Amino acid sequence: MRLLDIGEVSRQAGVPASALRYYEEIGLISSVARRGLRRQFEPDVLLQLALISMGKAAGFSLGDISAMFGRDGKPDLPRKDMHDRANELDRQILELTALRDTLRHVADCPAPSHMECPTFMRLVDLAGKRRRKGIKVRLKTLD
Amino acid sequence: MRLLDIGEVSRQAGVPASALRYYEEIGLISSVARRGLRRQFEPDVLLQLALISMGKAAGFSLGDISAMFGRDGKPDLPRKDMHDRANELDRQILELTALRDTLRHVADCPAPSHMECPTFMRLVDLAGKRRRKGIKVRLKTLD
DNA sequence: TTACGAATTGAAGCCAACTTGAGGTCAAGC
DNA sequence: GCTTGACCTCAAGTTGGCTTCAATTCGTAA
Repeated sequence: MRLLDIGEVSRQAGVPASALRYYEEIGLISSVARRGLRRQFEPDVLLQLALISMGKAAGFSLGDISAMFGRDGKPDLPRKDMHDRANELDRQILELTALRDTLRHVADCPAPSHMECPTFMRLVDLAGKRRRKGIKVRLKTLD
Repeated sequence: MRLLDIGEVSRQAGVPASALRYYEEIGLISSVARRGLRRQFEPDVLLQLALISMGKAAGFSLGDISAMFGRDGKPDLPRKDMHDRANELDRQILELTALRDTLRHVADCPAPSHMECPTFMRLVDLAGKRRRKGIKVRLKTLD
């Protein structure tokens, strides 16, 4: 059972066959044979698909991903770019944290309007500052 | 200087006027008057836009965001839903952290092919398991 | 008062990443 | 040998989040 046909890959990877065909079309993966009309894949493709899925979850475009782990799974992207991406992820994690805190606050805050709640305003303000770092910030202490 | 017209909002928030019109069209923000043809906004809209920007940076769709902080910037969602969101964010943060670590590893790993690096394989494997447990991450490339 | 620039509208366009549909092919099981 | 159903191709459609465009309307400065 050396090769997997597309249906099996689809089932095992949880990726629709149409998406697999699309990935092949754009050169992200490749099938190695046909059985009749059916594409046959090497089992390796499952790992590639895991990578692709990871990359997507991290916010990379398919183009980026194919630059990182090309058709043969070897990385093309310079290390620096990868570090940049990782740093961007750090930033993104901070955003998520701020949003989470804001959300929790919003859920619990007794103030009639959030616009009037200093805690809320502070959270939003901080988030805003992070996003446009480098821009001069004028914060009035609200609490 | 009670109301801001669209150009001023655009400048202050750093959001193109076309996007503001779009946001109004889909009910995410609203203008309160016109001066001639020009939309006039209450200054509050700047805060709403900060929230929207936060949500976007955190990977939420405009639909999600409008469910969180409706048209007037006041949350529409029941408290429980907000807490659920917050918890989901917590899991998402963990996942992003793992992805970041993987990426950093990829950038630094000396192995000729990632497929041959045990550390890498373990990370991918873990990520895959996490995702399969039902964690959905939908993030887009940041602006 | 006239020109200018900033805004208006609605429709169309754009990109990524797929999905859907119609019509065709084929390997395997009965 | 025929049916079945999984697959094929190619084109067109979809979604989200805008942008761009042409034609038009204003408010303001000169």
